[in-house]
Amino acid sequence: MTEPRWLGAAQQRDWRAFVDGSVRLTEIMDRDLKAKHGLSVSEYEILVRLSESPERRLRMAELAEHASQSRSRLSHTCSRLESKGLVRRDNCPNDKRGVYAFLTDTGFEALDRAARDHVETVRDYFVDVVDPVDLEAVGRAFTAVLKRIDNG
Amino acid sequence: MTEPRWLGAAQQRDWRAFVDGSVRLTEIMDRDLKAKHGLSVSEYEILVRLSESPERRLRMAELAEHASQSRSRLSHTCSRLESKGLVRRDNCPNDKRGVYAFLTDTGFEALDRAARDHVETVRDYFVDVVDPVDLEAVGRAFTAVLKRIDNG
DNA sequence: GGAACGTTGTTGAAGGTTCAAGTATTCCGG
DNA sequence: CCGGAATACTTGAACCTTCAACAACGTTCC
Repeated sequence: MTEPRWLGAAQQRDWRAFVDGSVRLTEIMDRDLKAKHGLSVSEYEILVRLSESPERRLRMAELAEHASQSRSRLSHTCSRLESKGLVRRDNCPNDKRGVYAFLTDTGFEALDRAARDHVETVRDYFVDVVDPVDLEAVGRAFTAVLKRIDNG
Repeated sequence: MTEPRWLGAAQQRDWRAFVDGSVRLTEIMDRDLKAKHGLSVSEYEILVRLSESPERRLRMAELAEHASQSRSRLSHTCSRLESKGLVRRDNCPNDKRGVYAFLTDTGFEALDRAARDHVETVRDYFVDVVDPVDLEAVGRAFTAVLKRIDNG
C-alpha cells in the first residue's frame, strides 16, 4: 500500500476548525430552534425550501434533494410535520406515483416566527463574528465542494 | 416585535452554501468510513482524539469535550467501541468518579487504516477542490466561530 | 399490449442520539 | 468533619435516522 498524502499542518488545522466549528454551530442552531419553536434544523430546512417554492409546494423527491435528506427520512419527518399541521401532502395529478408536500398557513406562520429568531442566531454566532472577506471565501469554498459532489 | 436584521443576498448565499455543503460533505465522509471501515465519523473522531492524547487515553469528560459530543452520547458510543475491542475503559485512580477511556492496540491499528482512506476523501472532496487562499479563510472563519462559542 | 425495468414514495425494524433521571464521589462552607 | 452543592459518568426510554424491502406507477421497446 502506498503512503497516503497526509495533510499539511495548516491544511489540517483549517480542516479541523471546520469540522469542530460546524458541529458546534449546528448544535447551537438546533438547540435554539428546538427550544424556541420546537423545530429541528432539518425540519426548519424543509419549511424554508417549501416556502421558497412556487405555490409553496414541491414534489417529495425534489424537496428531499433541496433539503439534502434521504427520501425515507423526508417521509418520516413530513409525517411529523403533518401531524403538527405545518405541512400537508396531496397526490400529484400528472404523476400518480407522485406526492406534493406543501406548506399550510400555520406552517408559514410558524416558519416566519422561527426565521426571525434563527437569523439572529446565524448573525450572532456566524455572520457577525467572521470577517466579511472570509465569509465570501467560505461561500466560494463550499460552492466548490457542492460542485465537486454534484458532478461525481 | 422589532423587524429582524435579515441577511443580505450575498451573506445568505454564503451561509447556505456552507449549510448545504457541510451536510453533504459530512454525509460522504460518513458513508465512506462506514463502508470501508465500519466506523461513523463520530466514532472516528473519538479514536483520533484518543490517539493524540498522552498515553492514548483521556477522561470521558475531556474526550466528550474534544470530540464535541454530549457525555451521554459518548458513553453509549464508547460501549459500542469497547465491544468492538477498539477502546477500553478503566477507573481513574485519583478521582473515583472518573473513568479513563483508552485506545487499544487494535483500535490504533483500525484508526491507522481508516485515516489513510479518510485523508484521501478529505482531499478529494474538500482540500483539493478549494482554493488554498479560501481554505485558510475557512480555517480563520471557523476558528472565530469556535472562539465565539467558547466564551459565551 | 405487455414484459422488463426504472422511478416515486412509504413502511417497519434496527441502530444511534437526546433527554431526564439516578448513583457515586468530590468539594466546600460552616 | 458534616451536610449540601457540584461534578463524573451511566442508564433507559423516547425520539430520530438509516436501511432494506415493498407497492404503485411510468417508460421503453418489441
